[in-house]
Amino acid sequence: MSTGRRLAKRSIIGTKVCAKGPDGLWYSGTISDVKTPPSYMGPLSPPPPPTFLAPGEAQLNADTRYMVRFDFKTAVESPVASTSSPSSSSSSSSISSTDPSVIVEARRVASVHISPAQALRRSAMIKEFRESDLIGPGFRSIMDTELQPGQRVYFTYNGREQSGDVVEHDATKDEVTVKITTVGNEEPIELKKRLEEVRLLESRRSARLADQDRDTDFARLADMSGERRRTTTHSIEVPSQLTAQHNARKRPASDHQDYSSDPNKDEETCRAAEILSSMKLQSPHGAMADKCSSPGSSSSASWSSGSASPPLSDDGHAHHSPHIIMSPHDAANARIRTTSVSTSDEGIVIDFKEERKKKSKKFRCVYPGCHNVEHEQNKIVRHIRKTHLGKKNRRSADDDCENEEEFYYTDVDDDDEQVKPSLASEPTLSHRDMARPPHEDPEYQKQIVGNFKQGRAGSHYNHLAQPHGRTISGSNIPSTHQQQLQNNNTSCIPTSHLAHHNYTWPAAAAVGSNSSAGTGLAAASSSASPLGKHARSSSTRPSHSVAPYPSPMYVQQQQHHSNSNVSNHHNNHHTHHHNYAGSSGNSSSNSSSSSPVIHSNSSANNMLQQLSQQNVTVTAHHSQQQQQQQLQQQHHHHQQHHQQQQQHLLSSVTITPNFHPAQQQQHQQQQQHHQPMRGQQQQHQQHPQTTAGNLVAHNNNNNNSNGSNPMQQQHMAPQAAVKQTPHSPGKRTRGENKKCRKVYGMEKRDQWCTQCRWKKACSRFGD
DNA sequence: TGTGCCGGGAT
DNA sequence: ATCCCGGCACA
Repeated sequence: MSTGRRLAKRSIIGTKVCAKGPDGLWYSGTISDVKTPPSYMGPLSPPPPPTFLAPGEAQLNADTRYMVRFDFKTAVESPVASTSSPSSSSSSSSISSTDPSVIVEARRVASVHISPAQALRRSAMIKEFRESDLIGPGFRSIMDTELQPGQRVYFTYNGREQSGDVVEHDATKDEVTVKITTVGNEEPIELKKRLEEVRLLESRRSARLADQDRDTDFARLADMSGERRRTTTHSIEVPSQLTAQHNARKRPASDHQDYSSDPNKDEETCRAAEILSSMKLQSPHGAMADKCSSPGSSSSASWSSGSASPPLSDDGHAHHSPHIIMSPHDAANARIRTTSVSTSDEGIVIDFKEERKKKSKKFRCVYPGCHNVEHEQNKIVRHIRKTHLGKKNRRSADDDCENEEEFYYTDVDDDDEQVKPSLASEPTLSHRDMARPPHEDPEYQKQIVGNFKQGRAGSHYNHLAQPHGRTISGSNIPSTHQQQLQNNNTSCIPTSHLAHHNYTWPAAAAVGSNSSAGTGLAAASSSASPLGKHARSSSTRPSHSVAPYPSPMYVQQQQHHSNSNVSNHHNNHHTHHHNYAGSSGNSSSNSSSSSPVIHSNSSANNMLQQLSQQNVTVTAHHSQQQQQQQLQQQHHHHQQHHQQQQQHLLSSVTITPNFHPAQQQQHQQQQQHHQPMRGQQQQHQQHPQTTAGNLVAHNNNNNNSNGSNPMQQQHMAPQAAVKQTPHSPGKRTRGENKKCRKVYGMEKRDQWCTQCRWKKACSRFGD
């Protein structure tokens, strides 16, 4: 799934994909419809043509909108069903009444308190996305994203599919720390998985694995899930069941897309709530919906029909209100309760997430020009009403239904605000840093390494190495931002923070950071920091990109040359790269892949430096844009997608030394097209130029396919050339790039990318 | 000879 | 779809 190579596309409708919710997390859904560009608009039916991405069709693709129906609401769980459950409801309801958080949980488990109307609303959640906003076959791959804490992911653990909650995603190494709960353990376990090993969608399990599972305890437990699930759903009191349920992750191969049978439904429902609420924020329609969505109102039912924006109503409550309503204490209790009730990972996910949110959530006013940040929703609402809307409270701020107001503020996890920004400012997080900018994306780097290996790298290296990333000077980053970046990179190296980060969990770190820098950052963030949604876009994945990532060699050089004070960090960081790059001897350090989260070190400074030297600039860039995006999101729902894409592009583009805004757009477009296409390179090999162009676009780091930067082009060219061998057109020529085998060696075969393991084209170190 | 990975088979 | 591997092309 995560392999860089994309498979050919067929009719996309019905395709299971992941789309990002406003909270920055990805949620599974199914493409229910495809809308071609405005001009074509109309055929909601099944018009897959646009679906096919051909290089030339880029535009089409870019404009194509995909209606994604999120899974979490499935008909199965429809109101009726959920509501009807009598038995469990009692228990859960009691809890929920007191505790907002619990409510969520309860709902998830047994959608008890939900009024029919609410349920109905939830039953269908369809939103429009751009191709680039989707992850799934034919779209982006997980490798292109940076997962945020709280993101639910799936992976194979002990031979079976396991769901977990992302604790941290180290983009540098493409390593994801996942928190899971296993049957036997009350306490969640944290695992490190490589990005390519995790999935956003539950995957169909191979028969083989399935068999294996059978041998496992989990398997047995899981087996019960199917039938019991329903029961479980309603009975919160029975932990064991729940446990089984969530462990039940492993599912029969066939049901993978079957919502009704999806064991995760509950969880998804829960998430849905989140999404719904957030969606509301994003879409104007949401507001409308909102109005009619007072809890329990039946009017809302109508939206289930498929309007793009679901009302959040109760869901919204569930998510938002907790923050506001719940006292910390309550929250804690609730959490505990919930958790105890369900040991399932899902529970964890939710709890974890909620916890995180509660602790670190902020509400930022996105009203143009206003960056006010409040820690409480009601405050922000008030602020908006008074300051921007100039109206008097119709409802109490506490009311979760703040119609319009909601559009003017956005809730931001501190993680988002701080962590990301912290990238620059607090590289300290060391490798665990989740906020890593796209550029830092290992994949990127890998690619770069591959492409730049030898010689050219050197030149690039120089650019990159330049402190301050002047590289990007041309970019549209506002000077202020740039400055900020610089500052961050160079000066912001709060050692103290380092201390935290090094040893703390992301969540913890986030929290801690909140207190420490969070607020400030948040405020500042408005200007530059909040990567907001992050760079998931980061770059294109491995396969094609030729990002200017310094090769291991260079990295080393960097280390030696450029960092005087920061060396430690630097080293660490680089080391990681090395790992990926496979060149350095330190690779061992990268043990990271398997090692426990704690890496100490020193490294904040190094990190900073590194960032600054390498792509920091980019980062800044990114963040800014992202931020903008965020702001705009609220108001321009549709544009959002676009922007996002652009941002992605931008982010990557930024790296280019001679980057010109104008070019940027071009590239962006290209990228849009290409991204989806990734993996199709081979097909295009026949057209060298095209290929090159594509590559460039992808790599976009170097964007100017045209020339602005000959050097870059040259760099790119080799790649393209490599690919197409006169002799074996169909077959890719062996690239010089490092492959998993080389990098990790046979001993560490388990660290290879799946493709390599299967003797397929390496997805990690794309050619 | 080692490597990358295509093509295809088994599950 | 996932996983595996024979075997080819290439270095």
